[in-house]
Amino acid sequence: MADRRTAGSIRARVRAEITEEIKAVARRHLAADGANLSLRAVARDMGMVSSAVYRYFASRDDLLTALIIDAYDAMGEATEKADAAVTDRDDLLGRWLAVAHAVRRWALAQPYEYALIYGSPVPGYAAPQDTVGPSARPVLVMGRILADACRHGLAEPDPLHAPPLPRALRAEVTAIADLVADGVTESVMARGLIAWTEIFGAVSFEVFGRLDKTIDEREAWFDHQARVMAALIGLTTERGRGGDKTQS
Amino acid sequence: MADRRTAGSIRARVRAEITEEIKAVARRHLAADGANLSLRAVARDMGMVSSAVYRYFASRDDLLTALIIDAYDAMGEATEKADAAVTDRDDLLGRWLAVAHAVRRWALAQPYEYALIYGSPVPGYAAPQDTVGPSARPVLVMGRILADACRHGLAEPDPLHAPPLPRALRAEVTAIADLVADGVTESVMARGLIAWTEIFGAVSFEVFGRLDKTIDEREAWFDHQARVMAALIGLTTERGRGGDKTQS
DNA sequence: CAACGTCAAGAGCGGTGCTCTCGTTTTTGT
DNA sequence: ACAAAAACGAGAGCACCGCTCTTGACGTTG
Repeated sequence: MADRRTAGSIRARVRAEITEEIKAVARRHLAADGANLSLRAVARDMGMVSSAVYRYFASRDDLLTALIIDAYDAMGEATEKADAAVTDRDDLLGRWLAVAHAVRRWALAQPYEYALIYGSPVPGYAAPQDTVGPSARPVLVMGRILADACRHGLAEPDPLHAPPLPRALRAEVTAIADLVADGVTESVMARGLIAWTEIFGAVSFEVFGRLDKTIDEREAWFDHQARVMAALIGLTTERGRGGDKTQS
Repeated sequence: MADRRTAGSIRARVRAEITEEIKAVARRHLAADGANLSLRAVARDMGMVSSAVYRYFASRDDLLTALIIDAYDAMGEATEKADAAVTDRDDLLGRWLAVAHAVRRWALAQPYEYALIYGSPVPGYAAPQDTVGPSARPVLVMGRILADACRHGLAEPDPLHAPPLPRALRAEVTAIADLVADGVTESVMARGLIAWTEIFGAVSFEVFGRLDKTIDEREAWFDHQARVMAALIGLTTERGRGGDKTQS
């Protein structure tokens, strides 16, 4: 049935365009009024009656899911482009900083879409399987940086001499490494995950207003955090010059 | 007028009781149905009509704010108790781990209240001034640990040799230290804030389901993260034995 | 050309936050 | 002690919400 709809018929084309327009209007509403997206308001904005929207999305949650998938893809693309834009592929610190700043910039540019995918999950909503693919894209970018760092012999040994992981945990971390950063030891993978967690904690703090009367120099503060996390992983330029060619 | 209401009259007493009961019922609804707290449903549960609730809370947002303040206070008390329960006050690693695990435990026990205070802020809601006091309690606990660590000469030098903070940022970080961790250098304060950010990032990841098909050994993983962050700060027992007396 | 599938529209259901009015009860000031 | 004032619960009502169902018009396809 989906095949029929995506066929080349005129009707299918119009349908795809309207579907896309609904999402665009919904995104506008999201950016304006915050969450609590109203399907009726979206329909009104399009000159439609609310029930007509249900021809395109079975429910409000379905529309939300579509927006979530788009948001994941947009952030994934932002991080991938940021990584690809670093010409010196051996400047792993530069790549890490570029990706981290790309995450932050994307989140600040569309805070409500960021909240949709990294904030508190909406009450009854359970992420369907369609979201797992796009949601993995940013972490795959980090995985590639980690793998390249390991290939170049950076990232070892652990600069903080952290205690070894418990047995069961080692297996799980290794499994993650096999998925997103092939050939990376569990020590590096664990530090990468910690750095990843800190980056998203920092972005969430800033986007959700927890820095409000506390830190004004937000970009500098985020840059510092990203650099400390890079040091935790052991990232540096190949020649150890300590890159400062981050775009900001 | 608030003075009148909190006077010893019978009416004031019953008013306080009903106010507290409304909050309790609302908390139950929050735990059951997740967010999207319905004032009408709460009123129904209490055998009241919805308009009667407005005698006690001017709006749904006001009720939310009361719940938020209570949640901040509850988490603050949990962290304070966890810190106080460590008898060896020089076991700074143990105190840090106790506080970190207390944050996580509290968040997992009441995930929707955690989402209320550390998740994406609700759309039109702006945190009133009443929330800043209670919201500072947990970070004050960390501040005391940081200050004690500095007094004992731990926490310096920076084990990762992070680059120095930019001028403007140094002033802001120092200002934070003056508020929550008197006598702490900006290097230590910065590392403390980074550790704090990572801890809350980790808790948010777990509470919001981002570890779902990834990591099952959650307590062990969190403990590892907390220990790595402790190492970043430079925390250890006074005698450098590296405490492993965390409660778990 | 006729049958089918798709579409927008409208009415309607039960739910929501919130306001207003109306008696009743309790507190307060004299 | 008694009247004025304040607080209270109940109910009706407004505008909005997500969602369902039906109806009539339209394009597509056999």
